[in-house]
Amino acid sequence: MNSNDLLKSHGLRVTAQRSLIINIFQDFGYAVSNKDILDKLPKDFDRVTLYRTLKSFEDKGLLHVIPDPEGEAKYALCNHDHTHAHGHDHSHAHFKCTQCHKVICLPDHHEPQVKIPSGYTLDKVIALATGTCDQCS
Amino acid sequence: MNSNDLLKSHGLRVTAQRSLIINIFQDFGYAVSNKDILDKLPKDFDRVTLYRTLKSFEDKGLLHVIPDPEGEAKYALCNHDHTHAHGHDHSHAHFKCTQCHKVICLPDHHEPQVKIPSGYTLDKVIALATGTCDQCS
DNA sequence: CTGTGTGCAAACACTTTGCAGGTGT
DNA sequence: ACACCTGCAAAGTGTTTGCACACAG
Repeated sequence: MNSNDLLKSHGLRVTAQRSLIINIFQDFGYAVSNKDILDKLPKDFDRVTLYRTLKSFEDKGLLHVIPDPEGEAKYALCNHDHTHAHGHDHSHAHFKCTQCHKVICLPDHHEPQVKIPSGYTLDKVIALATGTCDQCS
Repeated sequence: MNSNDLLKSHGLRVTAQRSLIINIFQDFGYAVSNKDILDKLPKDFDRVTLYRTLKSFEDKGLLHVIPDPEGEAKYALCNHDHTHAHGHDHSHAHFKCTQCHKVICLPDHHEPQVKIPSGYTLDKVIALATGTCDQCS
């Protein structure tokens, strides 16, 4: 989907800055940090706009945040259609390659499994796996 | 184990500030953020000392860091003996209760499982599960 | 036209660094 | 005695807020 349609379908206005940011996400193809994006943006791009843009993208479910144990949080576009009626909060797993440091979002059928003690109920699981990706092994 | 022995056994010097911080961790009994600790410390406690203390505790393996998707990173004492010869980096799962917001560190036999695509090799997995704990359900 | 988005400046919050003096072993 | 730890000040970095103007719908 192109950037304009992505924006419209999430109830966001189409502006040059937003399209730019979406294109950068798509070019990367994997999860990136705030800084990664800023580096690809024209050097006079306003930092505040980036903060606000990422926040509204997140609010509207256009992207999601991946916490990274050793490093800053990463953002990724939600291509896998999060429009289930019952909320956008299903389990998710991400994979970080220790060689190339890329973070990818694993497909939904690779949902993480965790056993929890009795008396507890499980809602969702967010997992970050590390290892070597197919390119680097 | 008392705070002094914990410090000594990790090659750290025993000081009033460090014992204080360890006691706070033990009082909480679950994973807490930098701010949680600071709030329990005397109001004139130096923030810089806390930063440095947490860092050296982490370096020495006395505590570990839990990334939190919605919130700041949390720290937890490593009671389950991380002194395997082959590094402290095994998989770990943590559980955050959506009611009371406590974060606990799940026992080692609850290691998270993730299936990864072929061509990839898996090193370790860090998982954060959310749901309801036994106290809140 | 109206509400949203942008850019700038400034405020704010968080973290790190340098250094002098204090403390544990 | 020596290395490590602490506290203060200051610098550095990252993030948020307020406001005036621009722009998409």
